[in-house]
Amino acid sequence: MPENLSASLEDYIESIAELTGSSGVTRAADIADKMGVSRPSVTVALRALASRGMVNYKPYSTVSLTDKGRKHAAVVLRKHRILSRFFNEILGTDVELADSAACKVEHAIGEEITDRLVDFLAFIDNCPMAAEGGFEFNSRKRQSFREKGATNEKD
Amino acid sequence: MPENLSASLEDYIESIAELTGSSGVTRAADIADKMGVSRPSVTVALRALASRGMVNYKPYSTVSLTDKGRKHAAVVLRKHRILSRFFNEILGTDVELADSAACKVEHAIGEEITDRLVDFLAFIDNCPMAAEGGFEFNSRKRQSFREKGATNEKD
DNA sequence: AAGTAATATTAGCCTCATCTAACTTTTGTC
DNA sequence: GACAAAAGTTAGATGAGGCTAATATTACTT
Repeated sequence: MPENLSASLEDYIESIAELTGSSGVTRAADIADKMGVSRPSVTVALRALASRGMVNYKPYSTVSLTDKGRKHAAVVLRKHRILSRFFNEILGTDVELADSAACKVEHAIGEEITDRLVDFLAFIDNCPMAAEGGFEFNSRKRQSFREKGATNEKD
Repeated sequence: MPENLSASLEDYIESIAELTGSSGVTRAADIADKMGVSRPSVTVALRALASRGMVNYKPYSTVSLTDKGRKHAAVVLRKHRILSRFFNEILGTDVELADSAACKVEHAIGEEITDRLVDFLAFIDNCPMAAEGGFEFNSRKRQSFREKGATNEKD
């Protein structure tokens, strides 16, 4: 029972977290549909997550996260959200690209980078200078730094 | 002969690019040493890269990049460098962490995100406001936005 | 309560990326 | 120029992650 999750297993636990709404429960078929993988792949992933104590799994039954699994999912989802916000709000990409890039990058950054990204976004949100005229790549103002002539030559 | 490179093959081509200095040539053993993998793994990777037209490879001989390989390496190295700078100069992590995070993230972002990151860094570099007192997470001034009270509560 | 539809698992196969051990080729040294 | 050392490759294994086809279980419907 190893402790660490591969990128793939992190994707599974993330999807499971999003699928278990009020009921706290989801099914293998829903996971397969959401992730675009086959049902047998889900079975294998579920066993791997169960062996790590991340999900409650019994064959032919519904699936739920354990406390440990919920905590792990929260870590991944936090990375996803901050990255998506950074790509969209700071870099000015559209929401879809921001989200799909976040999906990949979330498996590649650790806690320190994540924490600093969170601080950075909070700083921009609270920065009086960013709120005014001169520095407006503030929240929801897309592409603003690009419009200000960020590039050196062309334009 | 597929066209796309996996994260692993991108790492190989990146290392080869860094090892082929003035001579334009390197050896399998050097690649293995640099990357911390076994020599047979290098042989396999070299064959995969050769089949994609990225390296000049003959058994028992030296290795060099083709034009195509050099171009591909440049794309990856550009991502690496801009990410490393972002993590270090903007987020304020130490150089080692910035570099190791860049190593992983470089395989997860595409051209659009990279372009925007390049523009963003250029903007910060040229921003008069960032150069003065109020907004100094400018080049090489590490952790500056954190020192300014970026976090909301604690501190 | 029986039978069908839906859901899940097993079995068997594939690719990628890695490894160790054994073998081959090249290199360099006397 | 022969032979040992260094370098490279082949052979064979492993593990993760995915797939399809076939089988098993559960659930619904009448």
